[in-house]
Amino acid sequence: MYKAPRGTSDILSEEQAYWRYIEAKAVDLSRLYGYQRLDTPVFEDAGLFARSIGDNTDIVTKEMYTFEDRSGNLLALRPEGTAPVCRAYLEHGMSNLPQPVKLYYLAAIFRYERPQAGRYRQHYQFGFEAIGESDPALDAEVIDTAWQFFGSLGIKQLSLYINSIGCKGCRPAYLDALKQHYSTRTSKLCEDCKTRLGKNPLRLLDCKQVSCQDAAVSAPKGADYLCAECGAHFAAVQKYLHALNLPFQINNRLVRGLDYYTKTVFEIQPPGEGAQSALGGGGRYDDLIEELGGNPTPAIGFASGMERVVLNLKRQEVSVPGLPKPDVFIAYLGDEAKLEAVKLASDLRQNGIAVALATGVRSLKSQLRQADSLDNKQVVIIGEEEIKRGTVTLRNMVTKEQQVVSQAMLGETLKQSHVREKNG
RNA sequence: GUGAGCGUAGCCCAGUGGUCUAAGGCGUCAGGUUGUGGCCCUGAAGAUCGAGGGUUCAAAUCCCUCCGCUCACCCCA
Repeated sequence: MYKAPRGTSDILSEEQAYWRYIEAKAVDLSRLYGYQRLDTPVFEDAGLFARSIGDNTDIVTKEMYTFEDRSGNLLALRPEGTAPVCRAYLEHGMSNLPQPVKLYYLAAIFRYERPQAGRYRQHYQFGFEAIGESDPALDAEVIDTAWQFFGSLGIKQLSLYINSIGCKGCRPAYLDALKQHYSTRTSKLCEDCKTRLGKNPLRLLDCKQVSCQDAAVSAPKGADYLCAECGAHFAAVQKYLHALNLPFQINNRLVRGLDYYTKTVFEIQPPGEGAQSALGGGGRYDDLIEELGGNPTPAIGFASGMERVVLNLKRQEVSVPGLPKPDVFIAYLGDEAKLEAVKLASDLRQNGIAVALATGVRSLKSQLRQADSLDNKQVVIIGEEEIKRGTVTLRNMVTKEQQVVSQAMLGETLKQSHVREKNG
């Protein structure tokens, strides 16, 4: 038997209610904040990701699904959403549009990782990017958008962490200071951190090992190394966040895993522990567009993992709207009635009424059981008597009331009761 | 990539060497008379006990290998 590949899963109908709910909120939020949808290909030139995410990041070195197609092009399943959006921005000359250009996506993301709670090899992200504007008010707006997204979903007790990791001008000095600080106490560091020291010193700050945390407490703080511009930018972002009443906390150990981030970074976390805590995260990437061959263009974005959102909706027992059900179930008795039922079902459907039609040869009892298990509120019964008179029997499964309705009037009657149900 | 736990019908699971020709519950299907559901009752279908190898007179049960799932590390959404 074939199985879905490791780290992937089918989203079955019981789950779909959550997904539709999240998508609807995402689409509505995008409308409110002025984002247009952008769908990019599932695969891209592998180089796009190596260039943008960073050659030495885990994503590029060991997590990408890279493959050669039949003409020898080196492609990769997208391991994140921002780079493709930037590529599209450049490819379609969007720098000629009024800035910022605001785009959102709901897309599958692929990373070859060991699966665990909230982490998959194929997962979906809702993300949005605002490109072409450096105003710190935009940082605050993007953070607000992310915050409102979770708020509108009904997920509570979230934490919002922000930090500034500086720009290419001031960050090197900070990294040097960090390296210097840690290199005098390598004996106390865990093995992972020893390699991190050479590869990505920022990561040392959020290591969970006790001895490493001791070293982190006394480590130089990023805020002290920000240049005048980055410092002012960060201060302004906070000013706007205050104005928006967002309950943010500065976390000077907040570091993001992708190389392209500059200045503002932020993350939203659900309550409780659990390894994959981030529900979503984002930040500024002021150098990325230029790195991809465009003019210097500031930008900021955010992405959240849909599976983690679903997980948290379930944990917090948020009730989501159910999936649509048939408006009516049609049961029939005998071959002649079945023929009428088939025609009737088609007519009703063409009138916009969702119909579940009994199948096969079943007793009326069995058909009603089926209707009940499908949670149908209305059942049409058609048998010999009804055919003779050109009528149907309409049974309300909740009240058990039955009425005889002419076949011609059935559609209208059903629509009316549908409206009543909605209003009632 | 590292570590730990686990793999018995669609789902939840009992069974820890012979009584297993594998139990129960949910779900599915049928029936409980002639055209009426939800409760209840009866019955049926559904399992190469994750795969392969080994130990043994005998393996779902013990051992090995592999695969998969779950959780954690790493990393990230």
